[in-house]
Order: sequence, then structure tokens, then C-alpha cells
Amino acid sequence: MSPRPRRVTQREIAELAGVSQTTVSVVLNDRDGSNVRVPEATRARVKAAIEQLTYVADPAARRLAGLDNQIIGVFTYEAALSPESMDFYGPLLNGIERAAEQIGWDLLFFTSSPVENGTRSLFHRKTRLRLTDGCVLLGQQMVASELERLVAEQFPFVAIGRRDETAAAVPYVAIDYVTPTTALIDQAAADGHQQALYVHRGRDTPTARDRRGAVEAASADGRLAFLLVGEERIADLPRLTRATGATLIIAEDAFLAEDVAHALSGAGVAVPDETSLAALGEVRGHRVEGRALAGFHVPRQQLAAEALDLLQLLITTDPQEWAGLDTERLLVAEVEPGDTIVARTDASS
Amino acid sequence: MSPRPRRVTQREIAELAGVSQTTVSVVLNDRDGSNVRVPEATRARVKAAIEQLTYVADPAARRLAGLDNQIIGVFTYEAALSPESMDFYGPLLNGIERAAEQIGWDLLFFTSSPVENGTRSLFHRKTRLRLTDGCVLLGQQMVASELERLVAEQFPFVAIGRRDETAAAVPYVAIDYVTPTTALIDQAAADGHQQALYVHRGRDTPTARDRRGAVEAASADGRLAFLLVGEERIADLPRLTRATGATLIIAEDAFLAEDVAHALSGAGVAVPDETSLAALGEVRGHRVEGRALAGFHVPRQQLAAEALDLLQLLITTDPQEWAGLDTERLLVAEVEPGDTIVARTDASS
DNA sequence: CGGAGTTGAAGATACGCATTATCAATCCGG
DNA sequence: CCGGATTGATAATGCGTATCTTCAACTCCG
Repeated sequence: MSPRPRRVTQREIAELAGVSQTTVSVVLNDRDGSNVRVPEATRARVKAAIEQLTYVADPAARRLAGLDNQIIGVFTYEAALSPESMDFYGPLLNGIERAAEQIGWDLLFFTSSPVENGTRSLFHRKTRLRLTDGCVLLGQQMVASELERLVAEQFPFVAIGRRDETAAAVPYVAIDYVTPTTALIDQAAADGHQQALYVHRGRDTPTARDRRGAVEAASADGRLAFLLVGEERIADLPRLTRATGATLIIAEDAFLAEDVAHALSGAGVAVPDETSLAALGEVRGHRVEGRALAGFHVPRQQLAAEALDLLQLLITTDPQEWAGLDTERLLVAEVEPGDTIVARTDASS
Repeated sequence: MSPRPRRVTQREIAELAGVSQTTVSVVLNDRDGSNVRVPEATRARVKAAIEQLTYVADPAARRLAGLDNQIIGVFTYEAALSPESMDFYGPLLNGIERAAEQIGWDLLFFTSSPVENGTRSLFHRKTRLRLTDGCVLLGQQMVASELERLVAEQFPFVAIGRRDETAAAVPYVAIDYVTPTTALIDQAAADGHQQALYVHRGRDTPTARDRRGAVEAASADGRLAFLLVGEERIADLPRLTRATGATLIIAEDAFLAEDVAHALSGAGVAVPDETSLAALGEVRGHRVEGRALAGFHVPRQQLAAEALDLLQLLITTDPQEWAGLDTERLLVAEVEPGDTIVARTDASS
């Protein structure tokens, strides 16, 4: 490490203007009260010196003196900027950038976090977390212990895309999948569907459980009967469809729906005329047999904006008062009817 | 701003372990020399206390004490994470993230920088630039005055994608377009082409000038005659092609090439059988009439890796020695032959 | 014209860490 | 057993900024 070049300090400005460092600080921060007073003449002199030396405040010193930094951390449990993760992270990061831009915040990406058994970990001896005023956490799989530690340390943070399930109250912003899933199912039932299949990935994430729960609830209530099928049995779908008499297949996400469509058409099953298809996730840009896939529109940019809004609230609120805040926000995904659910007017009931 | 919660300090560890703060610092940094010595017994006691209190160093204090931060800044003159800019910035950011991950650096995005007449500006009174050990600059249009100030302040930075033209020696990593452009043109000439059109966007960026320069050189040398056409005259291309007898059209980039292809086929000109087509930019994912567009592969990820490598070199080298360093690196874009340049065996010469 | 109040500004200090200088205790050789 | 070298560790200091406290000089009023 080469010696970092020295920069202009308040002391130098003070010398040039013939005042004390204190006065320079006061002028810089436009402070003026009964305690400290600087007449316009002196103020102007100091300002001139500041301009002349092109002063820029040292953020580290400001931070150490207890001020905020206008920096928020962005932590992702996997690489965020790789092409593969762009599908998921892209809209979120875009939303974060826009919101940060508006509020005047810089973004610190914790790319240095050491990778331990597959995921990054936020805490390590030299984590730059404390350089930030608050932090946003992204990722499908978060580590509970780290969330709890953040809560315990009263560090302002917001988890994006996660519905909490630990004991500690984790502030989060997430998508409500239950409401649109129920709506989509009820509409399908109203369209005459009576038996369906739910193809899932068998993952145990909060959102996966939400969707699955809504599906099972519909099945239990008798609104629409479901058979749950793991993704490894996609090849078996044509047979299962005929065996159960299902007229609708709902997949956990759009990519899975495309795989399903491929398997079906490969076996001579017409989609959607013979078997309707829908996905319980973002369907923008996904088409099946030239038709717009039925599913949801997930407001990811809005999600990010909401997260930064909540984060700002936490940062500006004394931790003592956090208990009274509403720190769990849900955004309802919008149902996209698409063209891949056809009504069953044949009424085989 | 709510009061930031206090964290564990070296002093507290010192009290718990019954030593001085100095000793804690020494143990933490594994320092041991003739000046300072800590026997293994004490060292172990301190380490235990550190573990017990889950100490994490305060980055601001470390910085203020003159150490490096393991943070590098990423500055883009426009929004970097928007869908529109992903084409250009995506591979670069991905490369930066990967390189940073390897070296153990965090990334600070200067999203807060105020927008002045269209572009962000790096310097302002509260810029967090000095929090970083060095900085990477991205963007097509950089502001010369800011580059010069960075040079003057001896701040370690690397401009990506820009070939320098200011007086000051700006460290940069960029793509060499001249070599592959010349290669592509010479190959086309060898394939029998004698007259061509060059469709450009009329921009005055360094890379645009590079490409144009290579085209004009070929024309001047008589290797391949070119007519230069601005993008606003795309609709006129069919006529121009016939009027000049051109058998090849080269566009400045792949998107422009697609527009050209559209205009030609709309006018009944067969591409590439009647008129060959190529682009002087990245062609991955671009197809014309079902064929792979001829053009370049631009090693953007490698560009980013190279940039961080150079940046690391600058950071670890004393500014006094910078003059002796090779701070201008060029990566040659690779020619992608594609299928849209057909040989003219009719030999109309 | 003398004390209370006001104005203008500097001094001292804290923030958390690294480093330099310093010092007491112990060891060793003669 | 005495003086220099070594060992083990601490006090002091600086980094740049903000803030709290202090203080001198001046103003005003009776």
C-alpha cells in the first residue's frame, strides 16, 4: 500500500482564512445559533478559502464523528451482477439504484464477503457494514443467524423478497403470492376447471411455501382439486394429466411452465386447448405456443423502492421506537390472465 | 438521524482481557517485532476476549488512521443498472464484480452524484470518493475536467473503454477496434468486394473515431472503397447501394446493422446474397436473416478484469513511480466472420 | 461608569484505531 | 551483584471532523 496522498483539510482552510478549524466547520455546515455565531463577513472569507482550495470533506472523519454517511449497503448471498442472476436481481437492482439516486445515497456492494459453503456471509472481522447507514439484503436463501445478529445489534436493514419466520422481528418487503394465487385459481374454477396439477420445484423457501399453501388450501376447500407434482416428474405429466382428468396445469414459475409445455406438446397434448397452463410467477416475456402465458406480474422495481423507503424510515427513527413501526410490507403481485387458460364449457360435471 | 448504536471497541476488549487498547490492536493485526511484543499467553487471552465480544473493526476509524479500505469506487456517467444500459454495462459490471470478489474488495457505486445537464459529476462537496482506495470510471462520454482533477490529485483510477486524448496521462483500459476493423475489411477485399458503404451514427467518441479512421484509411489506400453514410440516411441505402455498386455494407454497431438489414430487405435487396453486411461491434446474439452477423466479439469481462488489475497496480505503487508504469492497455476485439459476408467470385473487375 | 447581557470566535474533546516513544521488570554475562 | 541488553506492555499521539465549553471584547442601560 502506497501512502495515500494528503488532501485539503479544514485546518488548511482555517489558516488561509485566518480563523480556527471550528469556524470552518461551522461555516461548512451552515450552523448558526446562540452558541456559535459567525458574521457574514467572516463567513464569506471562509467560503472564499473553501472554494479556492476545492475542499472536499473526508467521509471517514465525518463518520467517526458520529454523522451519517449517505451510504447504504447492498448485500446479496450470491453474485448479483452475473448474467444468470440478472433475471432475478436486475429489476431489483434497477429499482434500488433509482431510489438511491433520488435520496442521494451511494451504494456499497459487499462483494468482498468471503464465500463459505456456497453463500457469502455478511459478518467478518473486516466487514465494511458499519460504513453504511443501513443495509438491504437480497437473496432467496438468507442465513437466519445473520438476520438475528442484525436485529440484535439494532442495525437498520431491510430484507427484500423474504417473509420472515425467525423469532426476531426482521423488517422486510416481499411479494404477496397468496392473494393472486387464490384469485387465479378461483378464476380457473369459475372457468369450469375442476381438476388440476401443481408442478413445483420442491424448494423450501418462504415464497414457495406461500404458493403451495394457497394451492393446497384451494384443494382442501374443494374449490379446485390439485395433485402436487415435483419437477423431476415432468416427463410423466402427459400420463398424469390423463389419469387424473386434469384440465389445467399450474407451474411454480414461468420457466417451469415452459418445460411443462414442452413435455406436453412433445407427447401430443395440445396446449392450451386440451390442457390449460399457468405460472405462479413473473410471466413477462414468456410465451407458450405463441400465446401469452397466464401468471403474475411481479412489481420488482416497486419492491425495491418500497424497501429503500422502509430503510430510510428505520434509519431516521430511534431504535427504541422501532417496535411501534410497521416493518413488514407486502406488495400484491398482479394477475396476468394471459391466453393459456381456456374455459371448459363442456361441463363434464 | 437517529443516534447510531454503539458497537464493541478495542477498549472494551482491552478491559475484558485486562490489557491496554494498544495490545488489542497489536494482537488483531498480528503485529510482532522488536518494538512491540506480545507473548502467546497474553495473545490467547486477548483473542478469547475478541471472540467473546464478537468484535468487528470500525472501517471509518481504520481509514482515518491511514489504512486502506478494500473498497473501490465504481463511477458511471449514467445509470448503470437500468435495463437499457445493461447491454453495455452488464458484462463490464459482471467482470468487475468477479475481479473484486477475488481480490476481496467491496464496490462503492456513486449513485448519489448529482446530475448536471445530463451526466453525473464525480466531485461534489460530500463525495464519498475518498472512502475508496481507487476508482473505476465507466461511460462513453467522460468529463475531461474530472479526469484531469483525478490525475492532479494523484488519485488511483482507471477509465474503462476510453482512449485518452487529454493532455494528462489518464490510465485506461480499452478495446482496440482498429486492428479487427482493418482485418475485417482486408478479408472482405480478399473476398472480392471493391465498393462498400459505412453506416455510422455520427458520434464523436474515441472509439467511433477509431473505427471511422480505419475505414477511411482502407478507402484511401485503395484496399476497399467506402462511402460514408450517416444513420439518418438509412432509408436511402437501397438507392445508394445501387448507385455506387456497393456489394458490402458495414455498420458501426450490430443494432445499426439490423436496421440496415431491415431497410434493405424492405426494398427487396437480398441480404447477404446481393449485399453483404457486417458490424464493427459486438455481434453476440444478433442475427440477420437467420444468419450470424459478421462483426466482432468484444471481451468486455476481460476488459473489466484488466482494469481492476491495473487499478490494483496503481494503488500499491507510490504515485511518484507512476510515470514508469504502463498505464494504457488495449485489448484487441476478435473478428467474428459470421455468415453475412459472401465472397464475390463474379470478379467484375 | 460599572455590571449584565450579547457577540464572535477559539480551545478542548470525542470518535476508534494504529503507531511511536517510553518505561518497568527481567535476564545475562563477567 | 552490577550494568547493559532484552522482554512485555503501556501512555501518548495523530488522523479530520463536529460539538461542547469557555472566554474576551464589546454593547447597552441605569
